Amino acid sequence: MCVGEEDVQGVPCSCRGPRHEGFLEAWLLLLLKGSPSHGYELLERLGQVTGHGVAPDPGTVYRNLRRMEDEGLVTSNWDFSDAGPPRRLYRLTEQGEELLQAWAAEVENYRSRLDRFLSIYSELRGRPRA
Amino acid sequence: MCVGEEDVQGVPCSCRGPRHEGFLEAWLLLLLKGSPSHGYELLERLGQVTGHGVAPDPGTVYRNLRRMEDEGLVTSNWDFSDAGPPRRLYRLTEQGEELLQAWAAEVENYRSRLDRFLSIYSELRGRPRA
DNA sequence: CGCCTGTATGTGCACGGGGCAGATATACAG
DNA sequence: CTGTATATCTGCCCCGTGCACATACAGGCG
Repeated sequence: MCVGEEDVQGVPCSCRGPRHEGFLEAWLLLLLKGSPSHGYELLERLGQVTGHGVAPDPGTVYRNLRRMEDEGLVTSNWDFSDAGPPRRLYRLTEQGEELLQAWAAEVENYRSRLDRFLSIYSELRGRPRA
Repeated sequence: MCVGEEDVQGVPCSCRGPRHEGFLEAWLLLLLKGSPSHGYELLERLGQVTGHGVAPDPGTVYRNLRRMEDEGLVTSNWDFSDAGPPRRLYRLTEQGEELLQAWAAEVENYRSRLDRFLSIYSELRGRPRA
């Protein structure tokens, strides 16, 4: 929430909840399905692809990747090939791919709930308060 | 997440994040826009309307309503009219209505992000891991 | 050389929403 | 009198996230 949009009618943005909405793991799995990558790059890709320009917190991303490795969703290898500090290259595992599929189903359910919200809202909108 | 759906392909449901996804306040505002109501009833309506049969935690709902009253989003009056324990009748305020509008915009943004997720997923799906 | 910037990874701390468990009270049915 | 449905509320804890900060490597510049 509160992803940089202006306030609406002077009501300060609600600003509750995480900016990446509990789907950070899902996004990471998705991006890694696209191609193996390291944390810093994922950070940048996340900022673009998720729609709002705001990149998530680096610490959170790195922590998530580590946890996901512990859980067998991804594997990592140090990459010293290019100049600059070494990077940890992450790859999706079979398990990670399966979880991504589960996430996709979850996201669809989630979206249909949001649709329901919006359809109810559009029904009610404009009516005087009861 | 993990709203009672079965596991997908043996992968245990991710189960991270709140069941009502950080939109509890939005749902409460929306339902109250529909008609004034009390906590217990909102609890039941939430369980039906949000799509998954699972009702949110009562404590969480009551606490949210109280907070929302403190913030001027709703007002409450005790209702002794019917039999049984007294209930606290909540009504949406002008402020609450404005915030609901802001929430609706937020939900739309949110949904478009989920759309983006799903469209990327459907592009990638089926491809072998890189 | 020293300094700054950009790349890249990581830790400690604190906040805040929400789930879980349980307390309380009223009415009514058996 | 005990149990069940209705109705509200509190305490406690978990967990994900954001923020601030630390670390390290490489290259450019005066």
